[in-house]
Amino acid sequence: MLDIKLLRTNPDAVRTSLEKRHHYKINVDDLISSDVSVRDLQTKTDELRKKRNDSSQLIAKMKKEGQDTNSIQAEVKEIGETIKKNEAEAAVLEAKIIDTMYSIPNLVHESVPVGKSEEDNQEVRKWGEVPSFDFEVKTHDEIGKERGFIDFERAVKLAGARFTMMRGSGARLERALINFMLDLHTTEHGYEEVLPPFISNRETLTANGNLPKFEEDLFAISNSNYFLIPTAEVPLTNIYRGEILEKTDLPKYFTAYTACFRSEAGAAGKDTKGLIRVHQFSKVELVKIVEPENSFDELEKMVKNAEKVLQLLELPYRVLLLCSGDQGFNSAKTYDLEVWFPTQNKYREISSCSNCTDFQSRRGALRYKLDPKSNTIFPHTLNGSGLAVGRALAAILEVHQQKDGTIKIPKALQSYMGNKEFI
RNA sequence: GGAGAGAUGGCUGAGUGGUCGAAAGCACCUUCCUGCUAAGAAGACGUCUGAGCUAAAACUUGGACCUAGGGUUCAAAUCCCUAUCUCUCCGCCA
Repeated sequence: MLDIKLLRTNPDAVRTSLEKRHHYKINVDDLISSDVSVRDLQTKTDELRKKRNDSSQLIAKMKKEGQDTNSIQAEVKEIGETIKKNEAEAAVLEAKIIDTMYSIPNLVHESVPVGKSEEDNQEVRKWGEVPSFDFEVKTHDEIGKERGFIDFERAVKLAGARFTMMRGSGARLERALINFMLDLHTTEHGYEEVLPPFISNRETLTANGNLPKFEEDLFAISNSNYFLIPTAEVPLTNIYRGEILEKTDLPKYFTAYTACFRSEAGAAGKDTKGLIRVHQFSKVELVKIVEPENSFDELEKMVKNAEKVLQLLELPYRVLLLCSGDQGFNSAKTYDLEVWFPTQNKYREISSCSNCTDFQSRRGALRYKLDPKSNTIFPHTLNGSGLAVGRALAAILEVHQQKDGTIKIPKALQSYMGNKEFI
């Protein structure tokens, strides 16, 4: 959520940012006029409340002295009715304002290239050699089936389309990747490991920015008010929701493995084969809560942390700076990491690292203070995949496949795979 | 799932209709004092929000907030209803 004060003092900044994003139609003028009316109404209502409070005290005093209070009581009753009427009127306006405020995406940072679609994203750097093969390469789902690593058919029987089941060395490889990533981020990069609930409530999802706008992307649990989390970002950014931290508490670095659940509404026909787009996948997530002045430096560091995983897995990748039109709702600035898939002859997204500035902390009333007397400040939140495990596994199968059908295990992962060099 | 008890400021904890944004203690902060692994004195000390003033703060002033949402009343932390959460006992269970 943006600061409504920004809308009052500099509405053009909001308009410009919305234009850069292309996909959002918000009536800013309408919002501003609603805000003016609501404040007007509040001032009037506050004055009435003052009058009621004063009169009530007077009644108490008069009653003590045995005076008749009938007429003043009637008067206060009338004030009370007006207050109630004003409150109802204000509630309607406020609901409208909040509704609109919740649907305005974060401000686009000045360092983000302006563009319409993914074609306008900027390649920042590349790492690793794109491999060449002297045999016909197989897709990861072909390998998965042939080697018994992935049981697609029976997963469909158990759950449905877009579910997968890992088996044998495939299951172990997924577990190995999770452990490897968590160990790397906790021991080398300074993150605290967290194992959060895989289910969140409405408040948590609203603060993160998934609700109310993107409810159709979530799996809701029908007999409750719970949702399956689409990413560990949701619980991690909410750990301190509603709390006021001290400066010395920051920065916070969290990493968590969770399963992630996405309805993939609107993805019909896209990536229907393999592990690329499924309803449930494993991910190791990175989240930071930092002071505003550091947040863009922290974003660069987070991208490096995610890159390190790909480097140790010996997977060629590139880093993209997303353009304004391709960037997510919460984000002020986003880098995507894309890993090389030889059978598709292109790079595919495997991590997305974003600085959400104060957008989420404002929604979740997460604040901190420099000292006990200072004003409260909204910290900045960042999130990044470190990495999407299923996609990393798919990339390993494809990039490290051998002529004899085996898969070479990258050195960094071997100790997690029973010291095997090949599976 | 059944029965009961509870939810007050950073923490502990008073407060059963009016003078309560809320006693007291602890913690934090400032100042002073004594002195040395700490003690004492005084003051300040919540969040959100409207208006005024301001370059911006500070400040002044009003309102709201005692888990949340409704209700009763001239007036609610206090009475009523609902929800959520916590604790105890029973049941069930990895």
